Amino acid sequence: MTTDRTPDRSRRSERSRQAILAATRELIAESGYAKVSIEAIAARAGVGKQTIYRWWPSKGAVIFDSFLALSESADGAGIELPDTGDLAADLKLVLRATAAEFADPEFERPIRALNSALIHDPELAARYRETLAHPVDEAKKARLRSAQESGQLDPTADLDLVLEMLYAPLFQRWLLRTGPLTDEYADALVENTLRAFRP
Amino acid sequence: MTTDRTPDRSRRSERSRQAILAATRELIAESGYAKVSIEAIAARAGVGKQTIYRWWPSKGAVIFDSFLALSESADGAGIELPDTGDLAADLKLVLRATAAEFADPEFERPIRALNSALIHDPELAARYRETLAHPVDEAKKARLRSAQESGQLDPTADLDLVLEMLYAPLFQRWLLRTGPLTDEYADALVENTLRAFRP
Amino acid sequence: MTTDRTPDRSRRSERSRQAILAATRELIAESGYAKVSIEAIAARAGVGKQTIYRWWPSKGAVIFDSFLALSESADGAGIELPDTGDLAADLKLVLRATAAEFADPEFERPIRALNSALIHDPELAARYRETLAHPVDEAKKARLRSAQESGQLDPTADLDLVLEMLYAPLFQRWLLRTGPLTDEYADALVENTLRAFRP
Amino acid sequence: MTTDRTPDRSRRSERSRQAILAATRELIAESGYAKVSIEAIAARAGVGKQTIYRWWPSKGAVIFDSFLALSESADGAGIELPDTGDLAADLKLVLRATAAEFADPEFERPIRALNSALIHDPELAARYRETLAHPVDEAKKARLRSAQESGQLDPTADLDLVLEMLYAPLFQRWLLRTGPLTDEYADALVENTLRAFRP
DNA sequence: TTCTAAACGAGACGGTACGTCCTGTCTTACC
DNA sequence: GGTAAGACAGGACGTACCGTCTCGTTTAGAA
Repeated sequence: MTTDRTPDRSRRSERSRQAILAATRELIAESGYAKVSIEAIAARAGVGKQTIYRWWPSKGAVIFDSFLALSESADGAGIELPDTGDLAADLKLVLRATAAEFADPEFERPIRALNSALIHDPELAARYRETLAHPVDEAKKARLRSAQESGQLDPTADLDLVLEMLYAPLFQRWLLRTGPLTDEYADALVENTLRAFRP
Repeated sequence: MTTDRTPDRSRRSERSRQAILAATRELIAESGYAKVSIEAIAARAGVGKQTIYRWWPSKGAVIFDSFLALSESADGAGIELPDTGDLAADLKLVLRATAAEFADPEFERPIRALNSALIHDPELAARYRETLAHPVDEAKKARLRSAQESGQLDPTADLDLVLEMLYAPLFQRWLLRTGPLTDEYADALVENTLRAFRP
Repeated sequence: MTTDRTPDRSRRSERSRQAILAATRELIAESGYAKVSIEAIAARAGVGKQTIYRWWPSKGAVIFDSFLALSESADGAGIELPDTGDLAADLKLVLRATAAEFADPEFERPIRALNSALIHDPELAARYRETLAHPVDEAKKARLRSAQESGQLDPTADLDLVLEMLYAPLFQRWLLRTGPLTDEYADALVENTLRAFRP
Repeated sequence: MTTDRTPDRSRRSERSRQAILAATRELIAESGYAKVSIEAIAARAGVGKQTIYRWWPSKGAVIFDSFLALSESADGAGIELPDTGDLAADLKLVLRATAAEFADPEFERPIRALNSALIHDPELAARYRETLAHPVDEAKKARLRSAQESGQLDPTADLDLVLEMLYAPLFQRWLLRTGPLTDEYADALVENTLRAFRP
């Protein structure tokens, strides 16, 4: 019945695409995930609703892409963690920064919106892992490997597990608001995790 | 006209309350958080919508209470973790059980629904911490304290942090589907966390 | 099922009855027929809803009674039309007064509310005829009979018809707003009706 | 957000419009004005509620239009009263027909519904006067003018007043159910009105 | 350069659900 | 047993969005 035509990507209006992603970001910043509607995005972007439905399968996908677009500009393989030779110090720096970002009320709504989209949509979660999480995790793991080589970290350690023990407590605290995200907390996570994976 | 009236709790119909919570649980089991509507709950429970709006401020609150009601029956101060004397073994048992529960597709939808409600509503999150999480966490901390006394755990360790390093990675893996929740994974979490907090 | 019990009139609270009728009159004056609800009447009167449902079969009946209560005070058989001996002059006086009353914006809403109730409820219409209309009509017919005796009106005239030809055009103009209710209009109605029923 | 938007008439679905008006007519015939709900109209017409709210300002307006649609088909400037040369006979014919129509229980509910809408809504009443009443009244006045020319009616008579004295008593009797609408009654109205306006 | 097919903005459509209001019944506690 | 209060099941209200479906109007690639 529905001709199931796949839209011609070459004809896609970049102008509209950018307007939609920008409008989505603005709306999320103003009102959070739940109150963002396709209708509102279309109106704000000065775009027909069909243009959204044509290119995105769900509201979550639009939201996800509105984040992707942000990091695209900043991307490249250029993510790299500091490597002063002191693993603990370097990780504390990074974890403190992450904690600070989570605690920043301006990032609160967008990050919560992104996570909302991920929780309910396995497909988006997969894209998130591959596109956003993986590059960052690889950068982190590169730093950890460097630490393994310099004898600061157990060379047999499962680096994914190391990352999870470092970051998941932070993430959980933020998501469920079970405690403050202080520098001390970040430091404690680094210290205890490294103690677990001492050579 | 008579705005802001606080309903008279003594007149509340226990029959309707139970019907609403049961209907909510059923609907979540069938279709997940997003598709559960107040309308559907009221219809399934054979209840007027106003009866829901009278006693709950939001859909999330109904969902939360539908979980509370479940654990109320099973509760009492009776939560207690196994204590064989071997902390690692005991924790592995518990974490494996937790992992299995998360992996069980039947629990998937309800737990995801609960977490959805918590993420967006700080007030519910607070109630969750106090009413559902706290008693369980206390039981876990009791086991950890026992381990501190028997010299299996650093007596100066921050027990909240210990719990977070044990459980948060599991929680994050489940939420973002970043990896399988196997027995081996549970064991690895226990082993590495205990290594971090050795006396 | 419903015991269909007829309430014991002797126990009826006159205080509540008056409060209900007064509240009804006030609400009609403020917002017109459509927006008056049993709920609002009960709240304004400081009365339980059941007290209204116990004593009145419908909203229309309450409205009707709220008018009855007004005319009860002014009643008695004391209604009498002026009789100066000049039928035309006397009728013009009365019709001009009626027209003025209809044109008075303060009476607009109550009278419209009353007529609304009557149009939809034959039983109320019957009570209206007997209780409110009949006494007034009798007074008018008494004046007409006096005119028949004095040779100013056809002694065989159907007095109900005379009254209808006098008043119905006024009523219809008011109800459908088909024209202004002026003194000249009242006079014209009297003159033409009397011409039709000359001896 | 985009409040007060005026819908684009050119895009209006004639199909839906007809379905709505038909459903309205059916529901009125079944249950009368008071019990007709927008919800029921939409359901019966197989139409979204918004489609009704988009094009009509009130339930009364829908009801009114459902009548308009009926007479649109039958109209044209083609309304004309019989003119046999005998005014009294012609008017009796017409008034008897009107009385019969009012008395017909099948017309009872629709006409009452229409009048209900008119009584409460001055704007609808204005549309009624212009669109439904005026053409018919003009036809009646044409017949009266013909009678004036042939010397059967006072050439100075106010024809609007003549019509009111002819029809308003009938209308009032029907509305308030104050008496039977017989042929004799129709004849009496004609005879007495004509007596009032003899040349 | 013209043609043509797709994307576009706009927005009407059939629907679902919202949260509020009111109906008429029922229950509780007071008088 | 009448009453004030108000919870209850039910259902309509008018609004917000959903996702689909035309409309004309650009617009960009092929002819």
